[in-house]
Amino acid sequence: MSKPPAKPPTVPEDINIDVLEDTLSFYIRTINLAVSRDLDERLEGLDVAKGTGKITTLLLVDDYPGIRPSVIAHLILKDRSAMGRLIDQMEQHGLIRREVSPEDSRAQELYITEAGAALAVKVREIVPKQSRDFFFFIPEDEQKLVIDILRRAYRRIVGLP
Amino acid sequence: MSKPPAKPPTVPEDINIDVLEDTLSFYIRTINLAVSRDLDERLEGLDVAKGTGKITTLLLVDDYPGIRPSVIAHLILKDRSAMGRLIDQMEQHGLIRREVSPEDSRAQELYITEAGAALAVKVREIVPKQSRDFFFFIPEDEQKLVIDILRRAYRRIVGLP
DNA sequence: TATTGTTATACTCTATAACTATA
DNA sequence: TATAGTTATAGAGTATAACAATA
Repeated sequence: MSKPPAKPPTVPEDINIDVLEDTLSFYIRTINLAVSRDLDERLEGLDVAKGTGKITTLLLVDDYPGIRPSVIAHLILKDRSAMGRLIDQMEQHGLIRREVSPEDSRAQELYITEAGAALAVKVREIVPKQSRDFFFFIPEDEQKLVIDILRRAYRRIVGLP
Repeated sequence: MSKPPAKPPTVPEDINIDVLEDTLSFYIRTINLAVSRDLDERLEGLDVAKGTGKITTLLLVDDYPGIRPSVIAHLILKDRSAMGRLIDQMEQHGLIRREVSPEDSRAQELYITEAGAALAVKVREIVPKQSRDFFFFIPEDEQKLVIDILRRAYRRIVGLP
């Protein structure tokens, strides 16, 4: 995700997108493409670019040492197999490491590495800034409003109170 | 996209997602996963499931006979090569057909088929309903608010007035 | 018997670049 | 020289199901 959608051809100015005009899922899905591409550009070369989940995983492991993969998987809406590959990747990049849980030897505990912690510092700067920059044309109060509503949606989807 | 994220493990109720808590792009990207999976389930077997773009393409071709691929590509944030494959697929499914433009023989014009028009009827019912159902817990006035703001974002991104 | 995480596979989407044919 | 669309390819993400180890 990093290629802009090509230069504006002659798009009729009065084009109407039918029922999608009032469909929230359409805007979520379409804006997702644009914002994800932009984010990938900003993160270029940083080992957390591409796809959803690496950034959240890095921050959660940094904030909650020993957190379990299945907990993160749930919060980023991935299944365990996708989560496993995400962790493989991040481990290979030296960002996090796994340990077997002493309490339950089926389970794992995740810990941040020095490189991971350093990257987390960068990510905490870049990621919120990218979002603000990308949506700069939405006034701050409106942005806050949308965030509040979508936060509730997110928490409901993953079952947080 | 159709597999739910696995049953809630023991996720601490007070977990905090760091800077992402206030980052619009995070919510757009994460909710996109959930709503897209749900939409795919609702569209199962309908030839427009999976990925972004088929639905918009179908409706635009139905509404604007002779519309050109590059115009749609621009509106759905794809490049021409991705658009081409999308059209291949939809043509194979008998939903649309291509013609060479009489005015400019480099360009194509897209037209809906009978099957495509019939599917468009179904899609106009299912897609907005899926969105409303999925976000049922967001009060209508708030949903309207979010849609208005994201519509402006979308139009700005693709350069519509 | 249920759970945690792994592996394997097939499919799709994405990004890129090189190509043609027309203009 | 620029544009519309095509083709080819490499890389990632996604969905599934089957599996091992442990509880």
